[in-house]
Amino acid sequence: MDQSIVDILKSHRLRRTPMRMEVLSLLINANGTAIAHPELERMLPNADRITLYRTLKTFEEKGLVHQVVDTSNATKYALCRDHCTEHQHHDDHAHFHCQDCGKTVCLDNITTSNFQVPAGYTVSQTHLVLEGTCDSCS
Amino acid sequence: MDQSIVDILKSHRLRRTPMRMEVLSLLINANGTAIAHPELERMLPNADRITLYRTLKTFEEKGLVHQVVDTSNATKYALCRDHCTEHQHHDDHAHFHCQDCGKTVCLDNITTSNFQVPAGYTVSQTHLVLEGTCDSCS
DNA sequence: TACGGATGTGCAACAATATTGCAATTCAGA
DNA sequence: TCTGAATTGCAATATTGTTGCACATCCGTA
Repeated sequence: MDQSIVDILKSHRLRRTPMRMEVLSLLINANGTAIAHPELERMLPNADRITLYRTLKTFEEKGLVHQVVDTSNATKYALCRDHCTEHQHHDDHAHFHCQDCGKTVCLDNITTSNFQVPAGYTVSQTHLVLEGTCDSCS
Repeated sequence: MDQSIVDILKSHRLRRTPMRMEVLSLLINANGTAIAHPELERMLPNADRITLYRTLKTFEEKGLVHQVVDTSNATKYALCRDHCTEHQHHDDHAHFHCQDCGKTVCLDNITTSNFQVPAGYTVSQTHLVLEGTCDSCS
């Protein structure tokens, strides 16, 4: 399993460092749940906060993770499933944000279709967030 | 026009204070564009920042405005068009966030339909954000 | 395997954003 | 006009995010 992490980093042309391996491992094990920045800090008590910021930024730029937006005003990150590259993200699945427990999960079966935007507008990315109550809170 | 502002506050059972009138007026004149918190601060140089936080929070709770999420990590607010109440928001229109100029506008003609969520999940609110380039930036 | 340049890390300092408590003020109904 | 309740403004503090720089680490190359 460590091997897969190394492979992921390698395929995205990223240097393997302990920090990156740990963060990536956490995101993989999160299994479709988006993790907020402060949460990652708590999970990695010995890690430097600033380095974590930069690690996540790098991951995002290289198409490894994507930011998930919700109304909790905490930046959340989730692993990209789709074929995201350095140049373009293709995360077109929806996310569900539970208002009770605050968790955000990926809903891979709900994808965003093409929307008819006004003339002159171009869409490069879409975010679809459903808010409500999740199964363990209802 | 001031009258309409008074009416809106009255119908939502909110006391009319100078701060609320000003903020509401700005949001009405924004005409479908979501305004970020720091932007509002700049527009109201004499206003107390903390009061602004509480004003917006109150407005949101009473169904007057809704938060708009995007990747700019600045909380944005827009006037509710639909029939939002104290108890439930019904803003099911999409928002467009321009990556160049940073503006966020409401796309009233794009509405979110009903999505098939996993068993046990209930959806009370949806957020659909399209990101890309707007007409004045392209 | 050792070298060296590019890349990443950790610290310090700082900026921006958000929350809480409390006393003083303002609002709106009686 | 009076009064209780809601709202405001200030202080203090917490949380989140950024930048610069010296030092450490990584990894392709020799």
